[in-house]
Amino acid sequence: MPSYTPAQVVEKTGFGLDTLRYYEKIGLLSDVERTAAGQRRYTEGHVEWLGTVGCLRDTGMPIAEMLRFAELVRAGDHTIADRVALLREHDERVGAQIATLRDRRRYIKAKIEYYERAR
Amino acid sequence: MPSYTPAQVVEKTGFGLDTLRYYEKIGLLSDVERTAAGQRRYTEGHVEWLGTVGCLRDTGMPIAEMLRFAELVRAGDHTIADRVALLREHDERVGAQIATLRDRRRYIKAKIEYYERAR
DNA sequence: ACTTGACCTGGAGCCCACTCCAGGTGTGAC
DNA sequence: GTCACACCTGGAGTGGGCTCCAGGTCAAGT
Repeated sequence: MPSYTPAQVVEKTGFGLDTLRYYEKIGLLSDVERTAAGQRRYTEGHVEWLGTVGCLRDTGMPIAEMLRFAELVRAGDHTIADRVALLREHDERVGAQIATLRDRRRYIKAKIEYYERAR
Repeated sequence: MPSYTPAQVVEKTGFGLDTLRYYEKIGLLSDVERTAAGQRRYTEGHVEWLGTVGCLRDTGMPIAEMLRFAELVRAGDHTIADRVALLREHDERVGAQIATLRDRRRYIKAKIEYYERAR
């Protein structure tokens, strides 16, 4: 099975080297194998998981919650309902976030128009 | 002209007392008058400005940029074009933010559906 | 006269999510 | 063999944005 060097994962995911190590240290990334010389080798699965992490992070999920999600994933298939619940809740928050953003945007646009008229 | 006590502004704006003082200290809130006893009294204008600040904050504008905006406002009417430019730029970022959020949301929904099928 | 409560100050502390650093090791190119 | 380079470790430091604290002042109510 193919594996990736740290640099390759940085390249593929956009996370920094330090961030990858940080995520591993806090338990957001687990089962990272090492070469005989002690260097990390990541799997396709890690890269995919980092895609999910990136998505959750970009949508404002705090690390603590991602950790809970990671634990559910590690705990096995019987946690799937919980994972769905967690994701649904998050999805709702994202929806609310988008709605708020749209609302605030109207305020900004109104402000811009006000200034344009005042110019 | 009517003025507001700190507690009233907290009530009206949702910002905390400490946050109001903090904003004043860093220059995001200026010309706050005091009573003889040294207590703050805010004007309608402050409350409105805090509405703008809240909007910009909620849409992710960093304090440093709000400060620049505040300085433009203080500098007078000849900065209106600059203010519009700043707001337009911000508005574009907010648009991009919404787009990203929507995109990530699709990923989350797909993940949920995947789990639902796997259940 | 006394208590309550809203307010004041300067400065320390906190949380989050990284990010950087010093000092060290192993691998490949020349 | 020596150089650069990618990587390793533990731990300290950073930046943003508040948030809290100790100790004090004043005004109003009882």
